[in-house]
Amino acid sequence: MPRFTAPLLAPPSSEGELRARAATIAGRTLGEIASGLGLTVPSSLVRAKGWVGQLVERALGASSASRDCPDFAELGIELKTVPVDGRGRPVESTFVCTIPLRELCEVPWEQSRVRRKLDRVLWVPVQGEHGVAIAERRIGTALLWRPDEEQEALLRFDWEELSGTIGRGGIESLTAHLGRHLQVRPKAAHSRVRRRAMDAEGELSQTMPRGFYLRATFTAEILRRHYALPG
DNA sequence: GATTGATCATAC
DNA sequence: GTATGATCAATC
Repeated sequence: MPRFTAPLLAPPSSEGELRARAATIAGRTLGEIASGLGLTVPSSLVRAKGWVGQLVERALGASSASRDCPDFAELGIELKTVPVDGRGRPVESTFVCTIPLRELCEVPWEQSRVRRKLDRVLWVPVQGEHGVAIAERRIGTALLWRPDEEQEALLRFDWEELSGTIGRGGIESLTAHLGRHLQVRPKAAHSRVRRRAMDAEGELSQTMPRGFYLRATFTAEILRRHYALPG
């Protein structure tokens, strides 16, 4: 029996419309949203790690499978769902973008993928506690954010240090321990995936694909300020 | 309990 | 295979 699947929602035509749509899903459960879209809720996220993000994309009318442009391309807004605990604090880091391992040294911060991705973000908190069934998890109030001067300076500092190391061929020396707010971690389907990179001797080498991630502490501060959550 | 390194699904 | 969406699970 074919299951009803709702047609794709057209992208919001304005920031106001996007805010309004976000307000309509706030407080609702993932099960309710999925049901409205004709989608089945997975019993676990082990084999559906991106499911929550994709559900909210559809619910808000994000342009799907957009390559190298924001989720809401016309509005220049990126969508990020963030799993939070009972106190509203993020329980996971947030993936920002993959790292172009060979061209990084030539790009200034202003033109970096990190800055472009984070220029304007609609954060959608979603209950992420493991004790709560996926379908019962509730969506929170969205926050349309742009880094303030201080936040941008913090991100820029980390980015310049990390990308500088990569530009000098030091990718293999980078671990997730580095970076106060922004960190570099593997980003691949599995550990055998390899990407061309430059090593410290200037020779072409093979390494694992990496991505930039925001530490949960940084995202927590964004949410804390906006929602006046306990520090 | 928090963090790091590894991993999973899907579209193209 | 590359790019999107992230969370898992071993380890600190």
